[in-house]
Amino acid sequence: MSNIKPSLAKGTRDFSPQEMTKRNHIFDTIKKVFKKYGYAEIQTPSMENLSTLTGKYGDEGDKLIFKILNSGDFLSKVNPDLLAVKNSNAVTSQLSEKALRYDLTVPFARYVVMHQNDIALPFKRFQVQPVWRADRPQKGRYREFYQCDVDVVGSESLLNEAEFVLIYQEALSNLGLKDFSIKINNRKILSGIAEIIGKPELIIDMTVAIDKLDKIGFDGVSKELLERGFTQEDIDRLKPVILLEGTNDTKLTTLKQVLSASQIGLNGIEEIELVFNYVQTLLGKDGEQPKLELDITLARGLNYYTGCIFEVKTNEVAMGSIGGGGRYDDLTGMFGLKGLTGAGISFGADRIYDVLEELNLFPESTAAGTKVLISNFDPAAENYALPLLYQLRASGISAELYPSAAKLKKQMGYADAKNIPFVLLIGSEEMQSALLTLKNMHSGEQEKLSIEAVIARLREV
RNA sequence: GUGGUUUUAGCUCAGUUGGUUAGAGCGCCUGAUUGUGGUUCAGGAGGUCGUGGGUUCGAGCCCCAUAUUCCACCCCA
Repeated sequence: MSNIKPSLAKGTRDFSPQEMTKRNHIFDTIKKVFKKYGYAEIQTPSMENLSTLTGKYGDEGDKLIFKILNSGDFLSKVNPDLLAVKNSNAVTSQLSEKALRYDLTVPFARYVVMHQNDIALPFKRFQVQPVWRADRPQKGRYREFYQCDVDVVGSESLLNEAEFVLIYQEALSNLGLKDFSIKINNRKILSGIAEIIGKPELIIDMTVAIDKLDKIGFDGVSKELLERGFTQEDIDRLKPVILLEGTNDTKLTTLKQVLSASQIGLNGIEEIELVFNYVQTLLGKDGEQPKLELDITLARGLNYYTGCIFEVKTNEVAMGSIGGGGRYDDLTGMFGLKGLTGAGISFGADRIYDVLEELNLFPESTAAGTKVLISNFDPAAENYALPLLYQLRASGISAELYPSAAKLKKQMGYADAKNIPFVLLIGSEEMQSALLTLKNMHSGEQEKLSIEAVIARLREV
């Protein structure tokens, strides 16, 4: 066995016990909200057939899919002519049949199509699993990270969108976040804008450019729009829309005027208004008001959104979006099941972790480890302790016996390092009297108790 | 895919113009204390300086390549 220096694959991380406690706190909090809104959990395999994933995320996305090399003599299946000209793209499909999942939405679409006869529509599912992207790692960006998705298929109602707003609000504030914005936009409004300036075919270029407004400013956006085929005249017409300010109501009023000639644009405005109304009615007067902002520059990369688009950003820490989603008509069309609409949102658990860590928002006592350690003096004491260990555990007390007769100093040190609050000392004296020494590691106090009294005492705390 | 940056003890990091034996803090181990941790004191172990080449009498330091960290762009959670 050669001695290889251990290292992690780029962009991946280990999660130690303390980190897992915190991560599970996030997952549990989010899942609890999902369940409360009537969503049921599913899981799909880590790997999908490559053909299931390719072509769903655009050219950029396809490059970021982790492909799995075929097993066995994989080169024998490859067309030698393609190999000779070193055309990587052309040989990929012959070298790789499987790939790691890139997101949870496309596998879900596949799932819906394959199980269409078993599921009742509308189908509400949530899914919390890792996804993999062959991106360059940087702040808040990993190659393996968890998404927490909720999606509903088969329901056109905008009530779903409104509930997503409430889910974001509830889950994130349960996690301790105080100042975050839920941004909402509608693809139809963007289409309407592109239609008004007479360049509907450039909608993607338009949205990609104006999406960067808060990053590069209006001048930067103008420059990019010019590069992407818009004229100065177009930009002048776009300017009031891009720089739209004020409350949601003012923005909507302005947009209605600007888009009065675009049926699709007005349609999008109407959808946004319906969502706002649903949210207000759902919350009533007592509900915690979400910071819901209509943001016309919100585009999001994925090409398949067709209606409302969501993105969540925290205002307390510099971090990319911690969640996003939207509606996609014809979610399952790519797998041959037409006319099924879907809508969903996602939480970026790893980014949320980084945010909570930076803001120190993880609860203090999330660690629920061993409550009592039984010391181990010698084989006789160990033998005496074993039934007691069973008794403690049978009473629901998390307990462990130090597995060897090491020096007591070492055993106490172990309890200390592991933050175990009590140590039960059992030596010859204790065995004779059947009164055990229970030491409180925090106060340092010790008392002699029967096993029954020990159990009663430990149950109290 | 593009540009920059990082890598030295288990961890966080010093390391002068290229010059003898590479340091500190924390952690770890041993003892003071054979049945008592977290505090204190005394002592100790631990480094192919990311890896592979090169320049030089001599490289942790200079050059090339490569991996890796972090950051920005593209894109995205």
